[in-house]
Amino acid sequence: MPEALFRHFEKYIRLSAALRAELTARILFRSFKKGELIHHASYICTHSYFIQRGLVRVYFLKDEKEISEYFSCEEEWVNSPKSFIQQQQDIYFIDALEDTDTWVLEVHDLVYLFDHFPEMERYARLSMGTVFGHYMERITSMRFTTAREKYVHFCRTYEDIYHRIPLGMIASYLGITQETLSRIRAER
Amino acid sequence: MPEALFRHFEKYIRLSAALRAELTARILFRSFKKGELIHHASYICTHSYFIQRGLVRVYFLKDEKEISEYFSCEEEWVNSPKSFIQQQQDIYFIDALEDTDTWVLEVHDLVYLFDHFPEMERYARLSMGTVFGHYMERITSMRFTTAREKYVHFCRTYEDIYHRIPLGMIASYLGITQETLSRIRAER
DNA sequence: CGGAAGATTTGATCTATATCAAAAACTACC
DNA sequence: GGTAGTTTTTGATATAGATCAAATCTTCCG
Repeated sequence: MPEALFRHFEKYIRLSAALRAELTARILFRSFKKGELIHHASYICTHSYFIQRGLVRVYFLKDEKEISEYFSCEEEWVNSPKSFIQQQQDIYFIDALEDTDTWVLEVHDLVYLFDHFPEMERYARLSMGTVFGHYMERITSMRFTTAREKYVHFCRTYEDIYHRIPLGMIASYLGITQETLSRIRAER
Repeated sequence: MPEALFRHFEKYIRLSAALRAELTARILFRSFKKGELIHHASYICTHSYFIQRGLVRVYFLKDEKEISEYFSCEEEWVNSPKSFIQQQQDIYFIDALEDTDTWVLEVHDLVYLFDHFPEMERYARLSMGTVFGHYMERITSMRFTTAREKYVHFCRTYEDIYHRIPLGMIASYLGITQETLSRIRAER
């Protein structure tokens, strides 16, 4: 039973027994091992993953290199946003940085829930607001001029997970080289 | 009658006569002259503006300077997002870069509409998806390494409005100096 | 229409960070 | 538990773009 997921929903809406039952019927549990690929960019993203335990990375390739787009951890949904919403291909890969347990919902099940439970629409609107906040924060951080400012802001924003992410992935997230980030960390 | 606004809604949902009437009753028309301030950061943002004609800038102050956050034009809603959604202060100012005509909705009227018209929830969810796309695009663009790449991407993304925005404001949007942007423009 | 304020361009340095290269420190798996 | 592979650190240079300064070019209002 996806208790953690129910608790997450109830931050935004009251879950009726009927909705609870439909969710339970349509959601699947799935685990990923550290390093395992969750979504490959050559496919359309048809599943959304609610992370119960673990840490994942959304990234894309530029000049053969993996560039981190963002990181998601416990109590968050992760998918390839544009691909999932518009059901078209996009550039993002998703992999697990730690052993990760998820609850998985297929896009057509989600559509069914939207069509039959108006409160799901409200949930989506409100929780999107939260995600929105993250994006604004991200944009803010990107405009910090110096590499040090960016890194300090990153550590403040991801206080709970920054020490679980390899240095090189943080560097690509911040748009700086790993050498520079290493030097920044060294000085203190 | 806010015909342009109705058309916008109908991209996402069918507007019932009842919802149409409520919208009409609650929305106000307001014009702003070029250079006029639409929202000041010292206030909580209680209104959302649907732009019928014109161009506005959302910006904030850093070290006395105005930094452009983004630009909005025809057929888009503009407000100070976090301030409007969470009804708390935030750093953003909004002003008109051209003479601008808007339809204005107060936050408590919007809440009323959400509470009485479930299709408004759906509208919000779907249209937020669009805005989301813009943000993703924005983040992508910010990670382009060179100033030239950023500018080229900006021109492609804002093809219809980039020539309506002063150079200095574009530079601050891109996080580069106006001297650098001027030099980039010169070479061709 | 003319002049002042603002916006853009041009020029001459300076510096933070990229790049290239190699050593050192981890990690993990057979 | 040792060794191959990965990740991080350290070092030496190169460079894009910042900064400072001043000259033009626009705009707009009295």
